[in-house]
Formats: sequence, structure tokens, C-alpha cells
Amino acid sequence: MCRSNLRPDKMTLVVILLACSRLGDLSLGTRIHENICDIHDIYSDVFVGNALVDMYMKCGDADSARKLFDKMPVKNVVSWNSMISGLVQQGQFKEALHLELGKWVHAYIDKNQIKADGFVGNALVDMYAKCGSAEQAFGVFQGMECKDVFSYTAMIMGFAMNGEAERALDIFAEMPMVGSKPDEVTFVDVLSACSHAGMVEEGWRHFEDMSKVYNLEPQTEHYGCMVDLLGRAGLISEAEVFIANMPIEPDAFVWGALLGACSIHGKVELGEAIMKKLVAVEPVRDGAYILMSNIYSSAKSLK
DNA sequence: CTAGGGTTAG
Repeated sequence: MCRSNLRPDKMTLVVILLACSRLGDLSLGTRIHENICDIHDIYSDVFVGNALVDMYMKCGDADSARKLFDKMPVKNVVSWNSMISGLVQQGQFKEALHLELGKWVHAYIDKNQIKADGFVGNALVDMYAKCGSAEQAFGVFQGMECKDVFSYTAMIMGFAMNGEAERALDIFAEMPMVGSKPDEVTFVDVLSACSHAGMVEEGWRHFEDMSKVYNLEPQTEHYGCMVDLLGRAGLISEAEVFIANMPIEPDAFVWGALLGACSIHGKVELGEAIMKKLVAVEPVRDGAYILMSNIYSSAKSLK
């Protein structure tokens, strides 16, 4: 690829690097990186740089992404967003480390007076929310001039995950006032806020509003949230009726939510029946067995 | 060249 008269053009490189990102092929991505290091006009191109950052992030190598990011002579808003949303994705596995990196990114943005709006602002809110700091997410959120459905959804999730359902619902209620329409993903977080706070009535109302007020067809994820909401609150037979009346096929999350409720409330026999349905829908994952072992052990301790 | 989601281990 790197022979003097056979140089790759920029867009070819970008496309190949994005393929590496999607496949998670770090070794191929790294090899391409090494091969273009000494081709300066290509290596310093912001599109190629962004694709390299994205590739390292998606392949789970945040350190290399950051080293490269530091060396990029020109950065644009896409570079920042790849960096931040990459950190968020990594956060699932190495939360502490990347919260630190995330703070570094935030400090850099402040110092260089980059506007934390749009993609960058949303990515920051999302990052803080996922790293468990709803307050820092809220700080960025409040400072944003243009909030869209992504900003609101990320903030609602931040409060919901932090056990602050009231604040999540307050933020949600603000959306129409700024002309922002909630979508299916927003409702997943709204319903999940209600379910973790035991707000059954509130959850029902939002679930019904989805189709009545917002013209959104509830998906299996929303049914799963409702089963979780009812089940956690101990309304197990209501949850069973709810599943029986679903207009679409329940998936593993729906059965998993009901099985989770059996585990919380010590329902052994029902749990065994649900377990069969869950394994039928999703035989490969181990979640069902974990929940079932919880049911047996909690039933033992109830005796 | 870029975005967000539901169950889950004594």
C-alpha cells in the first residue's frame, strides 16, 4: 500500500478505517496507521485523523486514540465527538479510568473555549450521565443553548440512573416548552425512571401517552419497561396479563423483566415456567440462569 | 468522517 508510487487516497483510507471500527479489527487498523505515519499530507488530514480516532475508540484502545488526538494538527467538531462518545462507550467497561479521561476532554473544551453545544454538548451530557454524575451532566445541559431530543434523553437517563426519578420527569415535562419532541428512546428512559422509583401510576400514564399523545407505537423495550414496573411493584399477575395482551411477541427482555420480578418476590414455580419461555427465546445467554439461581437462593432464605 | 435505549450474580 505504501510503495512510493502507490499511495492510498484519503477517502479510501477513511472508508477502510471505518470498516475496521465496525469490525473491531484493531490489528488491521493499527497496521494502516503505521503505514501512513510518514505520509504527511495524508497523516495530518483531519478526516483521516478522525477516522483513526474513531477506529481506536471502537476497538477499545482509548490510550492510542488519545495519543493520536493530541497529535492532530487540526481538530474539528467531529474529532471531539468521536473522542467523547468513544469514552462513553468504553465507560461501560472501565468507568473510573474514562471518567478521568472524560474530565480531561471537558477541561480542554473549557480552556480552549470550544462551544459545548450540539454534538459535543450532547456527548458530554451522555458521558457524565453514564459515568454516574448526574450533577455534572446537568451542569453541561444547563449551559447548552440549543437542546434537542438527544440532550433531553441523555439528561433524563442521567437522573433516572441516579435514582432521581422526579427530576427526570421534570426535565421530560420541559420538552414541549422548548419545542423538542420525545421519541421512542426518550420513553425507554422515562419508563425506566418510573419503574426504579416504583411510580406505577405515573408509568402507566406515560406508556399510554406514547400512542395517544405522541403517536409513537410502543416497542418490546417499552413493554419490557412496563413489565419491570409492574413486577418490581409486586403486581406480578398484572404483569402476566399485560404480557398476554401484548400485540407483539414478547422478547427476552420482557420475560427477563418478569423473571427478575419473580426473583425479587420469591416466586419459585412461576419463575420456573418463565425460565422456559426465556430460554426458548434466547437460549445462548446466561442471564436466565443467573436470575433463576437468585430465585432458588432467595426462596431458601425465605423459609 | 459523528449521536441516545429496557432485565442481569449473596
